[in-house]
Amino acid sequence: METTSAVSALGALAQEHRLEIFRLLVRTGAGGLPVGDIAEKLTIAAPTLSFHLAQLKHAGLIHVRRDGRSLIYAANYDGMNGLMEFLTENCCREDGRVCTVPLCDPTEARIVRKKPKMKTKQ
Amino acid sequence: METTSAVSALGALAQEHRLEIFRLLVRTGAGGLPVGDIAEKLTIAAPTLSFHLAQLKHAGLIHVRRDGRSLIYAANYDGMNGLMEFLTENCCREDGRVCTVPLCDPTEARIVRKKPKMKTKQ
DNA sequence: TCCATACTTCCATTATTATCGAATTGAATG
DNA sequence: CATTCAATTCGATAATAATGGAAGTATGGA
Repeated sequence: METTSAVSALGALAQEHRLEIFRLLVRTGAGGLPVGDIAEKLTIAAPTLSFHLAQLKHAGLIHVRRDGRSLIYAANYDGMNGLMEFLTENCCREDGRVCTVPLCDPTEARIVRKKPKMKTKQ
Repeated sequence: METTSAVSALGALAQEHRLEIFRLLVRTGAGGLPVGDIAEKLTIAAPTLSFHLAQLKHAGLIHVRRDGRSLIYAANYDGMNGLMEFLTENCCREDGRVCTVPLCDPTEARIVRKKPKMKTKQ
């Protein structure tokens, strides 16, 4: 992930409604939710919700699939992990620093940890 | 950290210049940098930079101290950690999920890990 | 094929954000 | 206390984002 896509992911999350939507989807898991359910749970007008979902999708934080008449939106955990990795990558770069990168996998319940190379200088 | 302050922290980082500024300060460490150095390294006009620094400060991601004529800005690692915690807290909530929270400490070079309670169901 | 459902796109309005020249504040120094 | 240096605040302009009513598109069923 480079700066540009980090900015767009951060921008996507930097809005009350969208952060709520994203958190709801993350909590909901891989199964996802149809737009109508999201609208109902968060009481957001349909066009507004559609707009925000498009933003989140464009930022790579969620994805859609169709199920009959419904469009089912679900969190994209890879997208989220990418962002976390980017932020922590830029933390802890200089000597004498240590940082774990959180990687979440809702389906397999495992920890994957990159960058375990801790050069504990200082 | 609640939603409101998460939104403001995410919003603060969701801008090319500010993300660059923040990354620069994170890389620089607790010592920080005077505004002039930041302006020079990133080639941002003084009033614009001042505006962005105020945003980051307001979001709790950086802090200032004065040294003579210069104002020295430095990353606030607690602020960053808080945001990471918030994001990962909302990830991995349902059963069958595991997630580490990254906490960075540039001065002491240690790993602090909250929420190691992995209920590996499923 | 006609209708209802489930969303999205269009469009206009309003609100917020970014940018930088010019003026200002605050601290050090002769 | 006048001057310089470092950075901020002011103010005007331009750009971007959020919102929701009305109209449009795709799907499934009578």
